[in-house]
Amino acid sequence: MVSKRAPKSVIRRLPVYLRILDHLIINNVEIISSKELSEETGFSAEQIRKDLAFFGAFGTRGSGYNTDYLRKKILKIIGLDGQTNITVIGAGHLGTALIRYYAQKNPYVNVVAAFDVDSSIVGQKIFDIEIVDISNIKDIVNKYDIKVAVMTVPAEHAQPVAEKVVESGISVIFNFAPVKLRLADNIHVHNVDLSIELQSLIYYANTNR
Amino acid sequence: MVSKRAPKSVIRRLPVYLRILDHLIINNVEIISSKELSEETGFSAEQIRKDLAFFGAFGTRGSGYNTDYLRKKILKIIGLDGQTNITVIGAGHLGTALIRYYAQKNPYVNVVAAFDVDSSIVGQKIFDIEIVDISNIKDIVNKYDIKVAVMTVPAEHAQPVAEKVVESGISVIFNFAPVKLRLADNIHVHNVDLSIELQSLIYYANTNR
DNA sequence: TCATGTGAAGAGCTTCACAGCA
DNA sequence: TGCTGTGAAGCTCTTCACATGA
Repeated sequence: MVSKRAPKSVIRRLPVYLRILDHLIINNVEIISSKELSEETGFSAEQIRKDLAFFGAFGTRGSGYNTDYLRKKILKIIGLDGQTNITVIGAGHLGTALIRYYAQKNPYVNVVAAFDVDSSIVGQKIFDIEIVDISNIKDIVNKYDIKVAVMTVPAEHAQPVAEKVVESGISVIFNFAPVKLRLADNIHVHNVDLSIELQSLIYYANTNR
Repeated sequence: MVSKRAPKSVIRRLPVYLRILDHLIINNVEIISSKELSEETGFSAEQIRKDLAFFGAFGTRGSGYNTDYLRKKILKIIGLDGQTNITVIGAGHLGTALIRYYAQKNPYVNVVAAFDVDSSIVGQKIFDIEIVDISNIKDIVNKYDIKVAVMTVPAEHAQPVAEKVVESGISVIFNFAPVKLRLADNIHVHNVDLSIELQSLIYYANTNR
């Protein structure tokens, strides 16, 4: 079998479809067309069809996509069938907000622990999620089979912390620290740099851009 | 003059260069090559040269780029020469964390006010930034010439709030609410959806992706 | 008839390869 | 010589246009 690897852009859109399907299913909508999905998402109908068709023929010509069936297919593709355990590393203001955010608003994902080095916050709980000293990371990653680390540590600590994270067995990092992490090629790092994103937006605050 | 508009991807990289230049200048480094910038950023040297060359010839053949000169050029291109006033709308956990983050760690940008509807938090201050009732948005946007709104409101309120924001005179929105905002074409919206980004990452937690 | 699925064309961005200049 | 600046080639992703099938 010679299946091409999925474009990154497609993978980033799949969870958007998933969220809309969740809404639709709650409202007992059973069929949705690519045109209607286009209106909800802002992506073009052709693009949505291409995205879905990449993984197989999930629709019915003449009518559209069965919401429940499509949802299950997307869950399977992403790997969100069954809960995924994640952790947040760095329980400062941003880290704490993210723990709350993911614990409350995110289906499919469990925050099972948080880590920090600051002894004055280690031992505290956010909801039922305990902040643990980072020296224990390996044990806890193993125990809970944690798949993803969300990193919100200060820039100057990011590189050594990331190395510890990788060493503990995690291979996917969602990094908010404003540094380029140098890790092995098989480690998947997704950077969101809130300062950079804001600054680049300023460009568009001027006319005709 | 028939200058093409700048690619979005270029605009998103400029603040990365800016941050590195700031570091270099603090350390009294006066010249930097595209190769060295490549090592710091992870972008290819050719790409960096293309990015910069899009706006003019800022380097010196044979040596590299003067850090101070290049920094000033980039500031001017983005529009970060002079402080830019921004606001955060929705002062919940995430909003509060972002106010702190931008107030503390972000050069070039001032958070001048925050807005919410919750009367129990209106009037509170984060550092010296006051949380104001959103009904006052138009006056304050005018008074401080606020250019960008960072929106961290619940999904169900995002659309009407965004309309108020636009009405107040803001044309650039950094939206964290998990909804597609429907606004006039001249309004620039940048979405960061933390649930979506995390979910799409799960895909890469499996092998060979 | 209507909406999906899909080759082909197009657009946008990145990499290559080298000319140009200090 | 060494590093920038830049057409051309290459790659990736999106849009077009239409064949396909319920």
